[in-house]
Amino acid sequence: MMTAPYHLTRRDVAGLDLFRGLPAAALDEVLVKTQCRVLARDCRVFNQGDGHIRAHALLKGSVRISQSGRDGKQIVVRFIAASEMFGAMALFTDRRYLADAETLTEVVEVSWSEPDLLNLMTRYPQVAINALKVVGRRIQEAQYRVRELSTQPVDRRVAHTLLRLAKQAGRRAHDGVTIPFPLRRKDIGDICGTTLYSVSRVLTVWERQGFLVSQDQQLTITKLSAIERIADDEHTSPV
Amino acid sequence: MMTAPYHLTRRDVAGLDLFRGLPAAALDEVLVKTQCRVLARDCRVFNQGDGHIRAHALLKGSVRISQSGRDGKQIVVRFIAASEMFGAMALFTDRRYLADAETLTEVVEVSWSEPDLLNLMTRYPQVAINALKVVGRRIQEAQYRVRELSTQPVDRRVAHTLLRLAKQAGRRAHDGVTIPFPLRRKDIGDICGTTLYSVSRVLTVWERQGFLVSQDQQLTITKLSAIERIADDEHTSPV
DNA sequence: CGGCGTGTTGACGTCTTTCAATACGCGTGG
DNA sequence: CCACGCGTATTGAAAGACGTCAACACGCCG
Repeated sequence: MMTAPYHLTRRDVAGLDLFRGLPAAALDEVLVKTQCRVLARDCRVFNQGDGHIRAHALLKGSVRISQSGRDGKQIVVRFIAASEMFGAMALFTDRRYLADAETLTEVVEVSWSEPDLLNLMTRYPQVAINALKVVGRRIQEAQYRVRELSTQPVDRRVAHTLLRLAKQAGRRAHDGVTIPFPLRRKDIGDICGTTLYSVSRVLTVWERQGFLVSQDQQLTITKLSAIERIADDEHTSPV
Repeated sequence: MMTAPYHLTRRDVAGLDLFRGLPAAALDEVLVKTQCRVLARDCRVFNQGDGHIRAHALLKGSVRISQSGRDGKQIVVRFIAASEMFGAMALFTDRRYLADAETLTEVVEVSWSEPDLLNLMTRYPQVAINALKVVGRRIQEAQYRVRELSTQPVDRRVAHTLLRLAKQAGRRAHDGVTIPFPLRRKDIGDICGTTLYSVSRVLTVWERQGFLVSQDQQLTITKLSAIERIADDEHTSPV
């Protein structure tokens, strides 16, 4: 909601996937077109259906992307960590792509308008190719989720979800890998297509078995191998 | 399996989304790099894990893209109709993207190697931007499927599936819209994450109600509005 | 202190899958 | 020409996974 007490440097944009491999001159050009904002926790970055179509990236903090239907049912499309892109899908599809983006922490966020971005892509095709790589990775993930939802029971889906989050943004802690997002049971459920109740039950079991620790919406996986085993299902329980 | 008794013209590639908006000279260049094949029904276009990484497009016929895990469970990623791209995801992700492509009819298929495509994208950024649009649309569809699988019961998923197929490739017939792919119950189930049994039950009901006709793996929707109503759920049944 | 958001847990209901039996069309080979 | 097998579709009965609902616990903040 406020504008930036944050000084952008060339390094900030150079670190983003979208601008990988660009000459310094191009980066400076990018910098000029960059809008930067600092947002508090629990802010909307953009809303379903506001005309606000820009490509975003996160320099600091985390964001939750979600969609919800009129029936109230909601899914989480993705959690965004620092240095990731988001909100760009609407650019490349008909602008009917709808999603909400909400900050989970304090956030430093940069963005570019559609014309500026197209302009950059035209003059530096590498930007477009980079974008293809990003989008390609996302589509791959979406496809994995589709397969999971189609074929796997709840506990395996939850396991996969935790592993993905850990891989995406996990941090080594003394006792395992910590997922740095503030995660509610409902978030996890909305990611992997189940209810907060089922998630709670599953996590309680795993916590009792010492596979993970859950505290203050912070999840730490203490026995990665166990979770992986469940995800990959060597899982015919040993009765 | 055989090479082409098919003469490619500039119009063939000009009609593809990927090359929209290119100058004639560029199209000729594309043409030179194009490999063209004619394949019989029930052929593999490419397989999970063969190094065969090319971007494909269909000039004639239809193809089923599927993925299967070791547990035998399979999902259908997508049906491809004439003039659509496919198999390009592997290019833009790590090449670990695995999928099978199998012809459902006789097929005329064209393809390009990764280096050729990158080269074209670099010199004609419009190609990369077009690719982004295609991939963007796909990701949007994948996301819709995720939401459906997460929140909707089987009958609504089947309804959505039929509507999508109809929209993608449907043809007006005297008695409604025909879906031109040879569709088995199992295919439909693999698309929308259910079993062939559930699909069968749902379709039987709808056929009895006169919403559609199913014959020889050809589906014709005779009452689109009814299917749409189910998909959108005004569906609290009128007891 | 009382409300609010979150998490846990049990009981219950139901939607789907699973399994099995049966039917039908089609091509091949006897 | 008919029989047989194979792939596909239908249908019923039974089991099971998961969602729903309700009650309750906990920490936090005004």
